[in-house]
Amino acid sequence: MKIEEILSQSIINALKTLYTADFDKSAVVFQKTNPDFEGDITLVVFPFLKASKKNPEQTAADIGNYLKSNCADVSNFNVVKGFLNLVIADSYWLNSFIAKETTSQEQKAEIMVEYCSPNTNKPIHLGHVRNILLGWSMAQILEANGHKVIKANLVNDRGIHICKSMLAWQKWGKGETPEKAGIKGDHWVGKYYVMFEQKLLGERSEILESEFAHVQDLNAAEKEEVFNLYSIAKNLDEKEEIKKNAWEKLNELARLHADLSKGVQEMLRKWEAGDEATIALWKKMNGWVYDGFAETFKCIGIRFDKTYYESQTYLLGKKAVEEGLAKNVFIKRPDGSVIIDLKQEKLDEKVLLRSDGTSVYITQDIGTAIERHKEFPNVKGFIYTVGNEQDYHFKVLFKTLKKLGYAWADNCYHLSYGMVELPEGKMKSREGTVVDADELIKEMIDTARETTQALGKIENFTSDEAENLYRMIGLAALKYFILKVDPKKKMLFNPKESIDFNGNTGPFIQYTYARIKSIIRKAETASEQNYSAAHINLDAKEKTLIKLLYHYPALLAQAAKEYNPSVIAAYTYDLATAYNSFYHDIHILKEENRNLKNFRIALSLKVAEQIKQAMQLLGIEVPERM
RNA sequence: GGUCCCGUAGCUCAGCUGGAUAGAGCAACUGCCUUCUAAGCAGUAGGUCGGGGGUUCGAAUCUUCCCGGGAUCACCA
Repeated sequence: MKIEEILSQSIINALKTLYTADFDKSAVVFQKTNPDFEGDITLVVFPFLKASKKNPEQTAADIGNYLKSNCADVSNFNVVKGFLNLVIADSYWLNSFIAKETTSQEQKAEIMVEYCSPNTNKPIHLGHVRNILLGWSMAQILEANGHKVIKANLVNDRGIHICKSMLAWQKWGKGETPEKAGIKGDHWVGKYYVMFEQKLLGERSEILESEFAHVQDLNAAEKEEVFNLYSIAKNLDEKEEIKKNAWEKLNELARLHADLSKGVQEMLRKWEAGDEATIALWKKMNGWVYDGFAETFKCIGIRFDKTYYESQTYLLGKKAVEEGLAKNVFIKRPDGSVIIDLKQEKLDEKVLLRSDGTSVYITQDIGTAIERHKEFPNVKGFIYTVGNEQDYHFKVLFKTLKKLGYAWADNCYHLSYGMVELPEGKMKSREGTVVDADELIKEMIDTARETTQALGKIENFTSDEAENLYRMIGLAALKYFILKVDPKKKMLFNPKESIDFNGNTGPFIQYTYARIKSIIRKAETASEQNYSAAHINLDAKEKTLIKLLYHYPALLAQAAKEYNPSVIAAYTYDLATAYNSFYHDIHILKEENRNLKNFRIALSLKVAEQIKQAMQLLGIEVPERM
């Protein structure tokens, strides 16, 4: 039984016996004992003063004395102000360490975790990396808590963005392929996307400079507007702000009337009409991108059970909107558009269907959620790993689903995470400040290689083993760095300084694991597995480790409940730190008492297993040697 | 302007269902490798927890206002 349960029952009895007062279990709350004092768990007695009618010190002493004589697991206590610090008997901790984990976990609800969700016009970047790591880790954490998890990816494979790459390749690609160019497919398609934007920028400048002289398709009203805007924009007496505004409008007009813009719109129209050549080109380009993505995913060490494509889902949801109309959940406006009114919920009105009957983004999301639920009837919850700039969108989505009568809407969760910022500010693709995932990972691995070689600890590794180690370490550094931060907070990533291999880092934890495994290898004989707990007096550092192991299930549950992998990261760091301190101060293999030696080996092994398991929840591998 | 999130050491972050003197890592400074891997351990220094009020025996934590930063408020995705 958990020590908290044992104690709270005893304390309720104590309060009854001592003060004839009845307290509910919920009134008895424990906290960690301040490390400056002796004790394993602490009771705050302030809530009981009214019942005891004594001062805090006396009340705490009363309860402490009662527990010491009536509760076998309490071996001692001390009182500091209103805090009753309880010392729990070594026998309890040893038993908790030896006892087999109760793996009789009931099967919990099935959950779908959607994460990654890339566009097919550019490679994976640092922002996606945070998303991917969070989504993957949450899936692992939920599985460890007894849920069945379906990992899903929703690829945005259609729309104006991919048409830009397609058009650019058609115009300037000269039949080049990723193979011929020797470039990874996703980077290669991204190259054409950037090319398109640059050419468009050039065309816009040309139009602006020539004052729309070569633009053929302006009607009379537009011509007049352009003329008027130029007279404002070039009027020296006009206010700066108004001039700026005029330039912006001209810019927008120039963009709309650029041949490239019209070309890309035409291509999108053809795609939607199912034009064969366009579809073939689209498939070819996306195929290259998927090859590139697959390589990146494999390198990061993640995968999906199910991949959805927006080209197959973007028309979904219209039926649900009609159903909503029939149920009077939605409102049809005179112009034909359909909205939902969420003013009661402190949200606003939201358009669900345009006046021309076409769908908007949220229509699709409503449709896919319902489709997925039909496809996986056992799935009771959906987790959407999406950046916090879409907080509002998901509030509206979940409310809408709820209003449509879907009970599972309550189990939908937006795993919202903050942006990854660079020292110079936000990443902007237009300014070329985006940190590319493939490059970043390569740099991490290179740094791991340099550091490891400088330390010179792997002389007997084969080159394959060494490369695998560099990969493990580099990825651990990156993954841990990102996952140790609370998801909802924005985080700063400094490519030059952020990645360290010392202190609170992935490699530090890996190192702790490797050191333990080194000891285990040296101790590897059958006789060194057995010990008798009866004759062991725990050292403080041993007790710290056992207590940390004891607390793991609670933290695992907390990480799932809060959708927060950083809880696991912090725990793993605490465990590694505690082990290193133990390792430094206490002999293991050199201990002459056989019983004690074997116990310490067993304890070390258990810590190693725990580290490995916790790191696995973060998607981080641990090496046997490093 | 409305809504939401954030503001803790020089830097990056913990701590937030109220609880003891606010913790780590990095950077700086000190020690510790003839001893189980020094990617380690131990220590020094560094804080008006953005600011003011309120609730409370007790506030970094709850509440309110103010200041500062960000996101969002499309018949875009």
